[in-house]
Amino acid sequence: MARKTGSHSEITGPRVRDAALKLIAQHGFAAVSMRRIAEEVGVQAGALYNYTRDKQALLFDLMRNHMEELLAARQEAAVSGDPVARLDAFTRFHIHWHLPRGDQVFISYMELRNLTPENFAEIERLRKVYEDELEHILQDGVDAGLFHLDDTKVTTLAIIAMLTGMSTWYRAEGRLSLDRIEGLYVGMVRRLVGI
Amino acid sequence: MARKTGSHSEITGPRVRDAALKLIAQHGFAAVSMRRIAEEVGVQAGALYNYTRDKQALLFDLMRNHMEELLAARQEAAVSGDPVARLDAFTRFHIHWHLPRGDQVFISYMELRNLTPENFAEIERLRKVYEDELEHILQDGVDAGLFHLDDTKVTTLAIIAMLTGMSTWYRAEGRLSLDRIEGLYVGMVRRLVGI
DNA sequence: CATTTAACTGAACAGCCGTTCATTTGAAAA
DNA sequence: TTTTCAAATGAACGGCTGTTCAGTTAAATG
Repeated sequence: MARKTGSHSEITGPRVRDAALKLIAQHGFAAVSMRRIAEEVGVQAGALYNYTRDKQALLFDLMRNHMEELLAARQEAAVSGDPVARLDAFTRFHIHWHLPRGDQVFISYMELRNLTPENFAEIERLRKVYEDELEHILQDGVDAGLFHLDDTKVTTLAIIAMLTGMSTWYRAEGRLSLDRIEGLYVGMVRRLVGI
Repeated sequence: MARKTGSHSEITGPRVRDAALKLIAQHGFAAVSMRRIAEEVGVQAGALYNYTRDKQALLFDLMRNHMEELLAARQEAAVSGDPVARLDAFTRFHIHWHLPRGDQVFISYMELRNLTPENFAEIERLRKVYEDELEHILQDGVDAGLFHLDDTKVTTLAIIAMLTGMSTWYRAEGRLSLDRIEGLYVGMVRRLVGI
């Protein structure tokens, strides 16, 4: 049975990526078979190859998509002004954008080693662009005499690790509201840069 | 050919764990086969089952071992005294102990989802013991009026995420010496708790 | 030297893996 | 109504999976 009701290509494609995202985040790339993804979509394994060249391309697409959406959203949310305001905005943006995307964040950190070297390099390049945004804010703050920190690069990585780590324990039904958590992290990041 | 020179059980056992550690850190639990581990040891796959009940037990042993060694080392290195000294000691201990154990750290964070529910619960329990050590230091510092922070639990998790994140980018041949990095993190952790 | 036995082999088991492709389906175009 | 063709099927490919176990080896024991 094929093409049961209406053209499916524009429906099945996203459904394949959604299923892959969910399953890979849950069990890991190597542990999820193409047949399992196909089952989740409600299709035979062979049909997946209408939407991806192979399994590797499916993973890479998920990760590249995640990074490109992140950079696009960041560009839209970027504020200008003094470094303190930009730092606060960065903190809030990072939390707001990453928290509802737990599966993508998880995959983007966990499955790097399952990328081919070329694909890995591309993802790392995009990640670097994002890190550089924060590094520039810190450097500007230091140059303006507003921030007091010992090493811009290390502080950049420390802040991103601290912020991203939240994804591992945050639960919507937890003790603290998202707004409250956001406020806590804004405070911690400020202290970290010596404000 | 069996038992070529001397009794092997006390040699092969650790070699199996070493090979599993290295390969799982490199490729992920699901992506590494028992035959691949056996090949690394220089043995047939069947021989591995003299040293582990099954593949799951092999992973669990690696992770439990990691956590128990961490807690034992921590107990030995624990200092008493004022909260500031204890906090500095915790920071230095965490970095010193984790940095040379990149593979174990990686596995302990990445492969949690490949544990059975019972095994997962046990690892989480051990991790909680470690986190509680830091939380107590922070609470004591707050009670003594030395630390100024908004939420002890969130700050605990933030510090651990920040410290552990270093494992993802630290390279021995990098720009900064281990001592220098340690100093930077001691400073950042201090700032984070409002010293 | 003869015996014991820890350590390991190598084959076998049923089942799953990613990927390809000739074939079938049925909605849309003519 | 007939034709077209995007979309999906289902079988097949060689190869790998975790695990078991009867049989083999050789070091240690008596």
